[in-house]
Amino acid sequence: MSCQTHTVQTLKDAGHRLTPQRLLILSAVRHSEGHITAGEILDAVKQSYPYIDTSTVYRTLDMLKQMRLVSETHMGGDQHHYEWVDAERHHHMICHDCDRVASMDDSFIEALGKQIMNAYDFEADIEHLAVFGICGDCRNERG
Amino acid sequence: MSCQTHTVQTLKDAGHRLTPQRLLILSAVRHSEGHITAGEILDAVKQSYPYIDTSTVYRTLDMLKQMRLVSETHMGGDQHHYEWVDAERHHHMICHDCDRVASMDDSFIEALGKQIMNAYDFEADIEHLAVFGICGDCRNERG
DNA sequence: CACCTTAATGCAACTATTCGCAATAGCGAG
DNA sequence: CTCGCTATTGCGAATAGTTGCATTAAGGTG
Repeated sequence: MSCQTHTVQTLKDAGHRLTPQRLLILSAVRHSEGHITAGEILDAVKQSYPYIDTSTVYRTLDMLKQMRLVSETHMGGDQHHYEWVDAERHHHMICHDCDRVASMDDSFIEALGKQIMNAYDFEADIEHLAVFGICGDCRNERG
Repeated sequence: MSCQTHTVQTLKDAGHRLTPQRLLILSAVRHSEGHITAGEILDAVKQSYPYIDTSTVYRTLDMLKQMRLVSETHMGGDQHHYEWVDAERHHHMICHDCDRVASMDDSFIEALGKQIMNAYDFEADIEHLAVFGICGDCRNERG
């Protein structure tokens, strides 16, 4: 059973219908290296199915977000980035100066979640966090 | 020297011009209890100066953000919230279920920043964080 | 396979926010 | 006080994303 089949089954189990549009969107997100924007998904799907509408892409992404199959992040630009959620949850550090993006292990955020739970009885659900700041290289350059 | 005077001086020192529009926007943000949206600022300013344009509000907010005088947060709705940055930095926890917003002390985030610095040599700059999740009340109701 | 329910689509209109540009107006210099 | 430089404004057009609604089609039932 391929990974795609597995996903399809997950959607069916949750009572969602399998439409060609959804399969194409799914495929676009799965085959992207790392992040992909809604616009890029739209373009990719249009290659095989030119009638696809923007709203369908956004609605499908909303559904996938709710099912925790993709995560959405605002990484500072003017559009959101979507990413397939795999076993290795991670977060991003984005440098204000050089715009480089680095990955951060989830353990830090997991720990934060536990602290928040202890202090406030609030079950934090941080799917994906984008932390802005200054990277070491840029800090050194500034002297 | 009032707080307003102080802010005005800060802007001048940074080489920004003092325009009536900016003073009105500044005042709107300062006099809001907690958060305010761009639309609310626009409405407030229009009371005294109806010609104010949306783009002026956004541009001024951008400037204030860069100067660290206001913070911008996306709290889940369809518009951003702006808040005057005062001595007491804090963050927010927003419940997915009941939409209630609670405040979180900055100490947790400050600690996270230090950990990130140690592990990645990245100086995180988390002005304001909105953490989504489930509050204790809603968790109990679910059983 | 034909039928039915209702989720999902495409479209068009709408909201929040951004951007280019010509006109305006702070504010420092003389 | 006037002049000039240029930051800032208002406008209009553009972009990302959302929403209402009539139409279509997935997929379960007989």
